[in-house]
Amino acid sequence: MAVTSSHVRSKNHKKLKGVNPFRNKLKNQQSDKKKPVIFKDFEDDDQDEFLDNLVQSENKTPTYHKLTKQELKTRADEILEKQRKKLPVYQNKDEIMTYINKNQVTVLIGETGSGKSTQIPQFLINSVSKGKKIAVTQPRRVAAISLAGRVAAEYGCIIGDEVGYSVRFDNRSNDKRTKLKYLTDGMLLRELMMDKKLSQYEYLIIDEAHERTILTDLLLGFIKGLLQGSRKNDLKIIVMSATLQADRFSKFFDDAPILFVKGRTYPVENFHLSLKDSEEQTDMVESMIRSVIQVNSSEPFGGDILCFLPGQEEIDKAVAILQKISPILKDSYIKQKLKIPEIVPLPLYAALSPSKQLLVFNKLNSNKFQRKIILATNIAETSVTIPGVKYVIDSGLRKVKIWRHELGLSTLLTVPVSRASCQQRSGRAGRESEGKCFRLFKENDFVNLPSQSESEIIRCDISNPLLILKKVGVKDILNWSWLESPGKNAIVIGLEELYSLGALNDSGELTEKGEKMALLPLAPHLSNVLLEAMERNCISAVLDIVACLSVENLLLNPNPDIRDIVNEKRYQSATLGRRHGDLIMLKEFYDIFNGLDSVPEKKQWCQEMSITYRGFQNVIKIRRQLKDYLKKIDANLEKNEQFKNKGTASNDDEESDDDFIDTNDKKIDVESILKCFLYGFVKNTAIGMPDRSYRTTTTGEPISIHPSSMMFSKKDNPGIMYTEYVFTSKGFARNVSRIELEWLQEVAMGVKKFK
DNA sequence: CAGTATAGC
Repeated sequence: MAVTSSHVRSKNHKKLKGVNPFRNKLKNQQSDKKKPVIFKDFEDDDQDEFLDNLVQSENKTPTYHKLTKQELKTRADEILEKQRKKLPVYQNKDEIMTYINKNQVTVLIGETGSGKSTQIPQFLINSVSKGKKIAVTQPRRVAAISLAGRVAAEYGCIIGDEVGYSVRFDNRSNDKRTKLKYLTDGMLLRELMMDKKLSQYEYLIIDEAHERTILTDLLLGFIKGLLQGSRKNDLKIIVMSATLQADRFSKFFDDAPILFVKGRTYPVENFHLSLKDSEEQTDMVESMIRSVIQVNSSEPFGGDILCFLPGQEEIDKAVAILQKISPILKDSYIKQKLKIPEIVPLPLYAALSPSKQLLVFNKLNSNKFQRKIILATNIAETSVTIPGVKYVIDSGLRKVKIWRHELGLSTLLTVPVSRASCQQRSGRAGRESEGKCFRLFKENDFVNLPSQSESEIIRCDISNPLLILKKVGVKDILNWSWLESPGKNAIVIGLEELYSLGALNDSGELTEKGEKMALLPLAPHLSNVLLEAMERNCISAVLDIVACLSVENLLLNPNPDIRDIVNEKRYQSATLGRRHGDLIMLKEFYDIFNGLDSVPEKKQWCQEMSITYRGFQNVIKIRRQLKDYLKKIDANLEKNEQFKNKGTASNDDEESDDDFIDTNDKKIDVESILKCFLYGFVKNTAIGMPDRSYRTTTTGEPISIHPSSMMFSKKDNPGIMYTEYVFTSKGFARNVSRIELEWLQEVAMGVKKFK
């Protein structure tokens, strides 16, 4: 029986060699094989849309917009017969539905390929009351969008009709007609801030709950409250999770039943280092390269190799070496008359330019005797699915950023992954046919790994989550229904932080300012900066910079061979930035980008500066959204000095940003801007010492300016302010600006001080 | 004079 209720099967680790206890084989899958996608022009950033469609390609969305109602229906019937009915979840529909109908909360373990995310919501769609909806949450935007597309096709409607989605910047749902809405968990949380009862929903399906993102954890905590209170009788919950976390969810919801549905993937054989291998420490990159060569030469042609390494540095190093030895190997194979494919190494990590990321999806020329070697971070573990992978080599390592509450800094550590991660990684080899996973550690080490990774909530800065709790009206945060509490210490420090930013009053209640901060889609510090800027006549420039800060990897790390040229170009372009620091540099770059007339010019400039064009498009989207929020927050905004003479802007024009330009748009008021930032980052300051080093104002610890900063070579700053403090080989200030000591005094007087 | 996983509003 595919469905097992009320318990999670225990796993026998002794079986691991040669047998994968987590997968079951299913035949006749050839029809589901993905078609190869070939890209002709990899330099075009506009192809990012294609990338979005490719990630999570299991749910690839065809477009049915032009089809008539009848055609939609016909198509849906066809999918039902040919595909849906074969899914394990569909085959166990009645049994699953019995459990869901009987229980307020059901935990469902659905393995990859079981069809849980697409089918379960459809089983429920016809039993939803008039005017009510089903919400299905996802941790990632692309997943929400592609699932909605797939399900709309299966249901036989246009996206945004009965089936829709809602993610940041993109809402395709209809308040009245949409019955089934896929959304990011962050989006549902935002809806929760507006309507504490989530009254429009009758079913909440929390998908990928085992990933334990902060936002999913918060949602589950709020849901528990709802089930015990106002929504006791008219709300049902389905938590979808991987095996290892299912027990936790079941216990959290008063021993809710656990259903287990098998997946449809191929078996993967796991190999570990032999026990006889020497204990001596070898270089990870070196052993990865050895393994790649070995696997490539010993395994039959056909099927690519996916390698997991902890970070960009290791990946770049490995790619460089593999590229160097690839032609040498090829020659030697030919000379020895060995039939071994040539290796084509490809890097994959988030900070890689979008065009280079796309290369991993490119199908190699079938006439050439080659094998792709993809060297990836854990971006390939959940976010990106690469077709054609048959072999996985796992270093067993990853990088984790850990927030130190008491120090207000984050540390970046390379740590062993969890058993859950190992299984997820090896599963990547069995998506299209049976595969093999080679682990660069011993079986004994595997057994001793933690069963799952530390959840986000206990290793991240929780000031924003705490602000959300306050906004939703949680009084006793320490004893709130935490799925996992971040701990008293973290909570107290986080609340102190909110208090010092003026979000909470002396009694710990949310202030008017705190209300506004909770509404802004930013970290509380940055919200505070924006609110301060509203009163200082420099909101436009500060908004530009804050929007830039909200985009990850806007400025790429240029490759070593062009690094000096790019750095010099950046330095030359930021005439104010090289004196005042990185924040002002961002403002200058923003202005330059916007000042260029045509898209080709903008792209050209981005290329030269090693900036992502797409990143800047996001900056502009975010800026527009922040501006809209600010308008909502401050009803008097239109009367504000900066908006006089402009009146109400006509909203039909996409470029209606004009109403937000301050009077001094040509001249950058450096002092005002940096003082605004000080209001959010007073604690992130350091004072210049006579020996030209810096010491933090809070603890007196030595701190160095990170080499990636414009301020790195500038030694005459009386003080510095930074938006990030990280500890790697030593304490580094990242994103650094020069400040005068008088500013520090002035702002510190204006900021409520704790202690 | 160093070198940063991933995701979300």
